Amino acid sequence: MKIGKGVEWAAHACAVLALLPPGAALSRECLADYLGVPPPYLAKQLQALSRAGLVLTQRGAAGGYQLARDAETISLWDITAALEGTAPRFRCTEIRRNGPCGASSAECPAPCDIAAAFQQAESVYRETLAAVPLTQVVAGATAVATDGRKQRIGDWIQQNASGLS
Amino acid sequence: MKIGKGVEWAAHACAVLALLPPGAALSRECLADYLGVPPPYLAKQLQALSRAGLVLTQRGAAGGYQLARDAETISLWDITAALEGTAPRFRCTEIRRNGPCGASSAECPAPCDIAAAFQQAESVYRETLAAVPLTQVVAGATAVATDGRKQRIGDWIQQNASGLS
DNA sequence: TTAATTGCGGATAATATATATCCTAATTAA
DNA sequence: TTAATTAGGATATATATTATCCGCAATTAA
Repeated sequence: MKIGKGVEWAAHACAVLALLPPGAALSRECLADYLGVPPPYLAKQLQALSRAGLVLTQRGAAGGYQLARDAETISLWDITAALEGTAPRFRCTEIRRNGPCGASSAECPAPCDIAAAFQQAESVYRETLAAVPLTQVVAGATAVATDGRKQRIGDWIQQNASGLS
Repeated sequence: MKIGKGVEWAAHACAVLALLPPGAALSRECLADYLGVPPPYLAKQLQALSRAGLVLTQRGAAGGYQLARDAETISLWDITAALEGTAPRFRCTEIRRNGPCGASSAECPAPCDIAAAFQQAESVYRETLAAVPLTQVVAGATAVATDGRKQRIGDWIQQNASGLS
């Protein structure tokens, strides 16, 4: 019933990657350090993002992760779907077919109203998250950051990112 | 990440209770039989509905369950909340405060955009379910039932419900 | 070529949650 | 009282989540 915390981690990780200059990359060690989370488990989330095509990976020395496409085109739903999958969270087991007064196949041409309502609810949930691009997350975080912290973040990126020109 | 199947069971159980004449009740054995689910586990869901004030229980001989209020005023969200609770499914652990570039308290007067987006998504999810009263579920199920099945359901209720006049 | 770095995938384990059942106590109609 | 019936706790099992480690493949620099 709960959402894995990997979703939160991955969202913040993507927000950091969105700060990188084009072509630059961050290793998982650096990302884990920046976010303050255990590296091995974060690696799992990053692999999922990679499989979903949201980030590009570069192996070997000076390798790391970078966004696969423009931050404007990556939504929180993309990240959630990559980590949690797209299977419906409500599972209809067709209870109406059970028991002494169960419905026949002919009486069940469409999902019952209960299943339909949950499908609809999940649909609006999905659309709400899909309407939030990474750029919005980055802009919101930047808006509340002090000038000093912005400076520190820029310095940290200069020091830890690879592929900088 | 998934929703317990108890929600589906409870929703269908409430839909059955909504068919009862005023004052009539059904035992959990009868309900479990009607729905085709294991009685002991269904009992847990019914207890949760009772604690939430959605159903009334009558112990002792000829006891059972009945809706606590008009079916028009019980929504699928009421039932979901009774079974799964109202705690947010997305848990914000304030990752922005972590690491070498973590935000200070002063920079975090409000939830970050990630947490806010998930809160908003859960809100629209909740509202979608809250907009579906039991009466709509019952009407939808009745609409697809054949006349013969409606007859069988009425007969079954006559035979199994207690407190009939 | 060799060595160092780094992500990938599989295996593993600890913990938490969901699923399912049973038993005893409390309650109530007959 | 007696039989029926729910409440609540204890318990067992299955599944999911959280977390870590290790060997392999890929890449780069010396």
